[in-house]
Amino acid sequence: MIVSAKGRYALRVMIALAARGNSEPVPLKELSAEEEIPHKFLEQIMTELAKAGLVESARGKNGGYLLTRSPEECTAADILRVTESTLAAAECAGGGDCPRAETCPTLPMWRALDEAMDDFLKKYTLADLVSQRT
Amino acid sequence: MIVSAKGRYALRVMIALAARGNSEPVPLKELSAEEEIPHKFLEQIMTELAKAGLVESARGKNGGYLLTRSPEECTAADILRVTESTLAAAECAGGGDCPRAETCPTLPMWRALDEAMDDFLKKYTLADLVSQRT
DNA sequence: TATAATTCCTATGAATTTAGTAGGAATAAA
DNA sequence: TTTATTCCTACTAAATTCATAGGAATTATA
Repeated sequence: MIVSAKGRYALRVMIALAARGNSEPVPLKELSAEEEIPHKFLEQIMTELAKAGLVESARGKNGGYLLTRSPEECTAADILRVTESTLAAAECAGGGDCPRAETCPTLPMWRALDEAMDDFLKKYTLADLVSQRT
Repeated sequence: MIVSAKGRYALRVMIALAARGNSEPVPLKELSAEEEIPHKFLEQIMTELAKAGLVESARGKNGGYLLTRSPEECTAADILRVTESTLAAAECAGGGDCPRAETCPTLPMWRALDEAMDDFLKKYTLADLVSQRT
């Protein structure tokens, strides 16, 4: 966080997939057009989501992407953890590499914020988000 | 967020100032040495904090910086709002510039996350943070 | 078998942001 | 007048972000 364009795109695409039901693979071309996301950029994003196991791909003609889980079982946290290099509010919250870690008065706060954000994002499932669509 | 080095430095410096009491101006040189923050970089940060009214400066010999508020009345949110270009979790949460804003299924979530983060950061005062020091 | 539509793979690049660095002018105390 | 400080403006190296480019591999279908 700030969530990158990549993360925002990923979330939107996953919502779009969820909204389609999961009957047949949706080609990247359609997702790209609907959501107005650059085709080649979205390609990279889908690859990451596929590697993480959130979508599966069907290659060749009539190919495309499908969700691997039901929309009720996939949260915003799941998705953003894939695309964002870190969800940590502050760098220091994750790493043990800071020499000040032992005594830093701010570290507990960063850790707590991290947890609060993760808890927040876990509450939003794709099913919730699809129902927001108008 | 992710909070930049600038923001983390700013928070630490403000805690250091609070820990000193507020009897006489603390020169940047000392803050820089204590907190191991590059002198010239910290200079820029103090300028921003001063412009925002969180510290006041005394120029000339024996000069330095002082808090303008009591540590109980200055929160992490106050400080980070100054140094971070935005505290928004996602860009779109702030701006009215996104053409999708009207119907975007993710916008309400970003807005809510924003508010949750702000509420979280408002709970930490400098007084709280100073008491974390060991 | 040929064709068309798709994903997969690897590389490159422009713009922006971040985290500093540099030099000196202005100010004020002693 | 010296010394210690803040103030002001500009520059820069590195990393990150947001893509773009070209073609290879795969699969359905006519």
